[in-house]
Amino acid sequence: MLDEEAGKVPGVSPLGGSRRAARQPSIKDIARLAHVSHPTVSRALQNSPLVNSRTAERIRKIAEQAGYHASAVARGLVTRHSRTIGLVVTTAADPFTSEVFSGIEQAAHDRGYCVFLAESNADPESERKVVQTFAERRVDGIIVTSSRVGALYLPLLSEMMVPIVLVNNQHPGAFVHSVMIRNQEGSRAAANHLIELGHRRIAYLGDQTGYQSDAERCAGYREAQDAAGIVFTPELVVLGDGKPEGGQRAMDQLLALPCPPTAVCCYNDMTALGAMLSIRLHGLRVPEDISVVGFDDLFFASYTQPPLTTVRQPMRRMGQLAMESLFRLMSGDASEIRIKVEAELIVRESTARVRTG
Amino acid sequence: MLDEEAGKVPGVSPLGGSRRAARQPSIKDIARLAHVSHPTVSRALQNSPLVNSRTAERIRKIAEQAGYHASAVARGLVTRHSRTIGLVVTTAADPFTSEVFSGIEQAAHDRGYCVFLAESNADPESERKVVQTFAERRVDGIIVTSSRVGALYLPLLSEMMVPIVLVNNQHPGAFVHSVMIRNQEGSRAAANHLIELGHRRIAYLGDQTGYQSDAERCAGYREAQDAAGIVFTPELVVLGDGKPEGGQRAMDQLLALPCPPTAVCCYNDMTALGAMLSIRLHGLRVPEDISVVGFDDLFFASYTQPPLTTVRQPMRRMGQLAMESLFRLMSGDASEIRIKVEAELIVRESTARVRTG
DNA sequence: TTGTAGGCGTTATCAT
DNA sequence: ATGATAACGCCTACAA
Repeated sequence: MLDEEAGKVPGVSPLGGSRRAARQPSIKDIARLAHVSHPTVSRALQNSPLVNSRTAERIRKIAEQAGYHASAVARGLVTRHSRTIGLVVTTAADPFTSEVFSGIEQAAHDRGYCVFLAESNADPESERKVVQTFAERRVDGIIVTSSRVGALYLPLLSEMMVPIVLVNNQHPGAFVHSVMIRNQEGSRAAANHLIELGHRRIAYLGDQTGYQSDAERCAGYREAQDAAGIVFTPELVVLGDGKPEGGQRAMDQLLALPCPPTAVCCYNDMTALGAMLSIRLHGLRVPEDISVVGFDDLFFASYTQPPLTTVRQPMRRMGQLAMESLFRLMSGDASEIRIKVEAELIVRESTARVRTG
Repeated sequence: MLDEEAGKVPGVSPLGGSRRAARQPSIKDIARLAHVSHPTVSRALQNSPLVNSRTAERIRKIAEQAGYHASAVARGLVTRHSRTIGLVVTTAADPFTSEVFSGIEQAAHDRGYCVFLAESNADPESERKVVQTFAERRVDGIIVTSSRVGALYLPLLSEMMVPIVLVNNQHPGAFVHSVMIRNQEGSRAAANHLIELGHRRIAYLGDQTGYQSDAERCAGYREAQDAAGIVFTPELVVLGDGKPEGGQRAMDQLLALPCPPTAVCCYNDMTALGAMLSIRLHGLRVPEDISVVGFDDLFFASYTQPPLTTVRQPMRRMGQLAMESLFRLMSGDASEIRIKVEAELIVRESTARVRTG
């Protein structure tokens, strides 16, 4: 034993020779340089009160000079948590998703956590792989946002035994913890706004069926009309895909109707973008001929022509809330978290009083 | 020794009792269940030919049932690589950045890599922390995109001894590997397009100074004018901030000029969004009164009113290229990588022949 | 074809 | 205040 130690004294190629690619220095390298044991180095670097403050300072300086960075992977092995969370999204290339991510990342970063961001592309097989990967990486928690994932990988997810928070997801009922926007109230406010402007023939341009947010927003739209005594017209509800292309196609359908609507509630701002293009291409004007309302209040909503009336979701805030909820759960709090955030109607210039006559 | 082993025979609380929170099963748990040694389990799960295929199959089934997921953190400790890369961005809530990310993520995912996405918020201290974090997490490589980071954390970065690839970054000269758009050529094409439409008084609405992409795009703008014999007018070059707000303010400046431009080259599409709003608010029309060109071809460029003429960057592709380059470097290839991708002028309806008289 | 024995770089638990 | 020692869960020799 003593012989082994002797073989490692400084000067005898402390990093194990030079034929291999240079390694990052380990805690033992620092210990050797500082002539202390590695636990002492560990303590010094964690500002433990159990070390002499002078030696602690000396060790820190040496570690700094050596460019030492404690390995989070080794630490994770013993502490059994990785200070890492996984975020599953359908696609990151989406203004809503990336705002939510930004909120999550900030909250995570503030507490020393790192975020794995993975796309599922709405493909079940890919989703399975993502969750599997997160399981292997031993993430401490998972956030899923804007996914249509339902029962698909729910069992896998629960088997991981880490807390999961959903943001605006389908079937949150099956999971325990979620952050959701008040879809129905927001959509109702939008429809009410149109009704107050005198509109009676209002369309709903939705997302694909089976998506819970879409169902709720459609419900809000219907609720407002019911309250105003407007009879529901099934042909005024059409389906898009949550993107401009789908919005454009669906609006084309509406404009092909014998009696087109005078106003449209869109599932989201992306859809509204396409709807407005369709309206222009048909030689009509927004809002003079048709009023348009979006949902989300993405960054471009103030810059469309005309600026888009929409229902604001506090996206970054929702991301932060999701992350903070996850912290609560990760620290052992077992209580159910179901946060509902308020949606706010933002009136701009894409809505106007209905044309009389 | 034998006593210790004897103490671990099945039936004697294999997971170490039930008073602690349930642990994820380890490779030893599976070995015990399958009545084999843990290396055999390891081999079976890696489809090693060194195991009897029947026992391998049996082991896999048991592992599956037990919900076993090999710990990537333990594996990383011994293999010395984490199959993880770090991506540093200024902010993720940006259409350019999120498209690039999407390309990176796909390429990474295809090869079993996970991506840490971290925001620097253009704050030097935050940038330092991000890199430090990546160092601790032992990422196998780093990609930095659209950051203004210069010499600030370069030393830290190089000390990590992992390959780094820059995407459209400032000062790529200091680093070895990069994926860049041909800024100057793209911008020159945009300016030429305006010149061909008869414009002589063309403005450049840039980003903040000191940003390399901005300098190159401005150079392309000047080059085209020089070639056309148009004398450079300093007051026609104004500064934005890469976002709509800055574009709007800068366009206000241009319109306050005694003799405003008849066309504007914008640093990017976000800037163009603000410029077009400013033009509208001044009671002018695009392109009848002023032609506008953007840069990037973000998703909304086809949906602005009028649709935006712009210079396309293949953003996802650039992300993929960056990731593939990183793979090359991570596998030991030491050759310098400097990829230049072509920019493509996309003519839509925000540009028109200059008004005669 | 399988099992045994080390070691990866930390933290935690004992001693001293 | 510090040091020795043992995990953590996996992989990779090497031995059988």
